[in-house]
Amino acid sequence: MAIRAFGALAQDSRLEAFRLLVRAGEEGLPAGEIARALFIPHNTLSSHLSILAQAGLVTSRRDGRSIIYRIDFEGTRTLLAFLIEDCCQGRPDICAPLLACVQPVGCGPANTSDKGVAS
Amino acid sequence: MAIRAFGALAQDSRLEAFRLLVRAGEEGLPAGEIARALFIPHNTLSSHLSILAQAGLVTSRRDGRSIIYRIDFEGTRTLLAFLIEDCCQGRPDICAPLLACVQPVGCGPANTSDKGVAS
DNA sequence: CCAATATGTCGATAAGTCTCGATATATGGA
DNA sequence: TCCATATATCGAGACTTATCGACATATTGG
Repeated sequence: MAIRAFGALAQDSRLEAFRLLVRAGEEGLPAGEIARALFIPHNTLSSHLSILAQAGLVTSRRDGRSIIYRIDFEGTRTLLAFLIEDCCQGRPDICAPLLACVQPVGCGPANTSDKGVAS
Repeated sequence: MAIRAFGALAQDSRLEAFRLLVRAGEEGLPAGEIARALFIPHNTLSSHLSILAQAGLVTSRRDGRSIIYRIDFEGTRTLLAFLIEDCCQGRPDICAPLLACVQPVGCGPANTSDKGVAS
């Protein structure tokens, strides 16, 4: 559900963990490494990660003693699609500028000229 | 800030109000009408709307006795851009399918064939 | 099997959010 | 000015979330 996903991202540590995992890509990262990177006690992070997982934004698999967390691109894409469909509902003209801004560069750090955007 | 926006959308009544305002478009809707549509007491809705406003997702203007709320497309687009840039960071291949899914139809309810997606 | 490592679960406290009645403010009309 | 309408703000109770210590579970190597 979208609400759960929004709620999962509406918290500093979780948003940071999510971004870290996005950058980590397909390989993912072990929980401990994320905890160290974000200076969060392992048990606190553990509950944050399970919230992200329940929201369908990350997945986990065990690898030896570690548990590797990885972005769930499918779920993330679902959330984006929900936002985009909601946002564009019936009015392509409005959403177009956004897509135009992202598309040309091929989804990368994009056209940084007109961005005061991310922070 | 993105966290505030995610938090604003992470609540049932607020997400519904937001979607309603998206559909209402440029004209917007008076607070009272939203309250009636969602069966929410006006004071409860009022605080929800101010949370959406603080998150930069809606704006308000007075019109006679009513206060008209309207989607802040700029802010909404900013949120989307944040998600897309985070999601695609360095890997266009991954985000492309999403955009492909939305673009062809021109941002509408899209290509419903391959979606078991939103829920 | 035991110890070490890596995570997860439980439980309590602190902090924050949701909801709604009561009250306050702003506008328009008589 | 007085009343009705439309919203906003305040404040309290109920509920939810965040954090972290203590303990539990799973894996590897000796």
